[in-house]
Amino acid sequence: MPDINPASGFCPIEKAMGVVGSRNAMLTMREAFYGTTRFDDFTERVGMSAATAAANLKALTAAGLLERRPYQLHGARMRNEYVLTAAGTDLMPVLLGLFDWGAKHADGAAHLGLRHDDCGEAIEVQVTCAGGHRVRPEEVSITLIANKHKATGARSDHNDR
Amino acid sequence: MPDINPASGFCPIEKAMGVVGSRNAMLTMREAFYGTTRFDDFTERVGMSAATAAANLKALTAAGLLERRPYQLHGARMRNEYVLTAAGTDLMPVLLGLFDWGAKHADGAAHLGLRHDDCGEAIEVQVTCAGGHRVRPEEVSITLIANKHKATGARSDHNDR
DNA sequence: CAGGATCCCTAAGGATACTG
DNA sequence: CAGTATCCTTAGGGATCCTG
Repeated sequence: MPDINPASGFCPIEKAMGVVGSRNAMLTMREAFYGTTRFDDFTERVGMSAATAAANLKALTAAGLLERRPYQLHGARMRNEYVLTAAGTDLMPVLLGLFDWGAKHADGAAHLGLRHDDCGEAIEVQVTCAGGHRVRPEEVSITLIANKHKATGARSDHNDR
Repeated sequence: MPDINPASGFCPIEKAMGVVGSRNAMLTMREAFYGTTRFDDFTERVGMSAATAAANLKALTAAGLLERRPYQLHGARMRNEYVLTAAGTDLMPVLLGLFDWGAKHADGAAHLGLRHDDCGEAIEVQVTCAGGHRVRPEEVSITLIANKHKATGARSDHNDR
């Protein structure tokens, strides 16, 4: 039932939150990212009911983040697996960003870290620009990428982004 | 009412979602990031009721993402403003990641982009490691950062992260 | 194993009215 | 302006039972 919220407005953040804005949807994506593909595994590892798992997998598939792919194992019964699409993979920075934030600001609990397989170094999510500069919070402007005219940055007078 | 979910489990992502896992909480952080500080501005720009604004600002303040700061303008009445803390600012990669994702996978709507003030280049959120390498989805491992023993990466056998 | 159907509970959130 | 209080609706999600 958690269909993708069609009322998500203009702001891209709002749109994204309409898709993965619930705990279970986001954790489902986490699992997909970790390599989980089967229904029951999603259900158990996320810690959700089968009904919720079905609803979320359906919604995420409809939204194009997951792909439902039927397959058979040598004559066995048919099964479905859910795999990340390119759009789903694009969510990685968000997942890792949340991970980083949660790990850094954890309340005492033993916490987890992310490491790069190849070199063992800690993983971090960085904000950069195409020019290669590290970007700080104050240095960001919003630009309208329209068809007609390309508006310039508008930090003030921003109604209903 | 949306108090910070205390039942957020072990996984940092889950914890983070307990704090900014709702549309309005995330959009409130977006506004704070954009520079909004006053109650009514949050209310209008996020598009939420005053009650919801109060609840979210209170919860985010309690969670340490925002700081409530009373101030006076030359003899005028006392007011409160809500400003980002360091923990709130740490959420920037998540916000921008969501922004990027939403803008890239927008359904036709005219979309927005983010630019670096200094050089005008497009902003992107990158996943890197401390070694300076660009990290791809398959190259990530989870490590337990405990006090006792430092466990090694555990991609398999991951119950209840 | 992979769900669908039903029932019920709780949390998020809007609307409206009121206050320092 | 910056909220609080009350009421009500909806969506997320658990539990249980059932099916191909």
